[in-house]
Amino acid sequence: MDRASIRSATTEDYSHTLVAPGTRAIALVDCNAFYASAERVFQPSIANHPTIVLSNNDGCVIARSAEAKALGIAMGAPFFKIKSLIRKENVVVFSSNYALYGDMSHRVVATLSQFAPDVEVYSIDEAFLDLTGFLDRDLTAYCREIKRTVQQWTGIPVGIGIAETKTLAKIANRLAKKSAKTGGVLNLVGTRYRTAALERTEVGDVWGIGRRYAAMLGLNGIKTALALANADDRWIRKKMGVVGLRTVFELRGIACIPLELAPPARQSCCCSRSFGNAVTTAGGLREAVASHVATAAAKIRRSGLAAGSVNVFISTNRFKPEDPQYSNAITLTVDVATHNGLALGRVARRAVDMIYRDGYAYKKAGVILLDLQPAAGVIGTLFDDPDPRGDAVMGAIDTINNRYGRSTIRLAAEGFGQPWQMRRTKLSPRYTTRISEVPVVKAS
DNA sequence: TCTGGGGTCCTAGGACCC
DNA sequence: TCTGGGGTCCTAGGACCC
Repeated sequence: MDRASIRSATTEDYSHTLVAPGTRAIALVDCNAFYASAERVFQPSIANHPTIVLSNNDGCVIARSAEAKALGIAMGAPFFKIKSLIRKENVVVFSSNYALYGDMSHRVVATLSQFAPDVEVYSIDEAFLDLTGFLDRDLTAYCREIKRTVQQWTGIPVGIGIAETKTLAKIANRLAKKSAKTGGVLNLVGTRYRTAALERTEVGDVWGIGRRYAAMLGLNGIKTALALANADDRWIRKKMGVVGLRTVFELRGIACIPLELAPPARQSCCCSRSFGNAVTTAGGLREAVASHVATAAAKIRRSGLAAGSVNVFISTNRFKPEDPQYSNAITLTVDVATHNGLALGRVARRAVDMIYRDGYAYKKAGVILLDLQPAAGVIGTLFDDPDPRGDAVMGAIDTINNRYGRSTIRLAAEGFGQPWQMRRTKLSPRYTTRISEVPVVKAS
């Protein structure tokens, strides 16, 4: 698509005159550099300053403001490798603060819900809107209004792409952000610009096409989204399965991926961390795993779920190939599905002891709770001895931690020094989620 | 010194059954 | 020695997403 046609596609929108009956309109709203934007909402003085947010453990870059991108800071860049650039360019750095981002995300979704009856919250910074009911309007103008309102109400800048399918809406969204001419909103519904949009989209940038498929397709001469849309169905089916074929249909404007208005019940719940300092003892590993299983158990309690099995995994530092390497994992089943942190902790500890080997420097451990099921429907075994006190204890722990912050109260098994805890040296304050200070309790 | 975390779905192959 | 056909369930691994 040349620049002139993008301009005319967005500034003079005749699209609604071309729309065929039965057409759907899906908008993808995507927050720009979401984590960095969320931090800047509360520090207006850095509004135009290069800003980045780091992953857990302050490991690598996971969000970059436009100014930071312009400096050449790559997504996923290890922090220690760009430290000198950061200093030189005076880049503002934050440790990730998911409590803040989750809260800001809710505000954005609440705003979007004012504009469309059906909203799918796709991720923390993206939502699909069903705008089919608004096809008689100028969708571009409508989405500009959405964009303006989100910015005004939440302080978060967004880009919006509109098309007949989710996969096309993703492409429209990407082009909307890439081309300043669009002003952040691009509508492909019923327009003749779809072909041009597909042509200027690399196949690896299509939603559902990852690195491996992009390489395989490239070797077979399919380098653009347009080429993929025109590929042979049977060949795609053979090479990429039904998922790949769905993507191809979506590129042709045939919707195969419905909006999911109610989030599907989650099937697993994972908590894992790299250690701030390597762990070399079984005791240290047990503590870390106890802490992770407590976190994961609290999460499933919040969702009213119980776990039927527990997977524990441990590994050494794969970035130090000169060190002896070892990683292992094991899944143990629980007699009776539970969300009790003590019961799950016992199983997890058994798992750790089964896979732990002496003589390694461990860098990471994690827990995955599996076979999740509604806690209300759990059926005990014949020899089951349910202990109602366990539930009461867990309930009390949740109440305290919800009010005063996570890990205000925790199990002794999680340890006290916790030398393995992750680094978060650049954490921003709890702008939106602080309820009150933890009171000092005096012994009497 | 320092390289994230949390998910989903599909497929192939093996075990087992009739 | 010859040696069917169909089905289910489970798991590991591979692919993808943000």
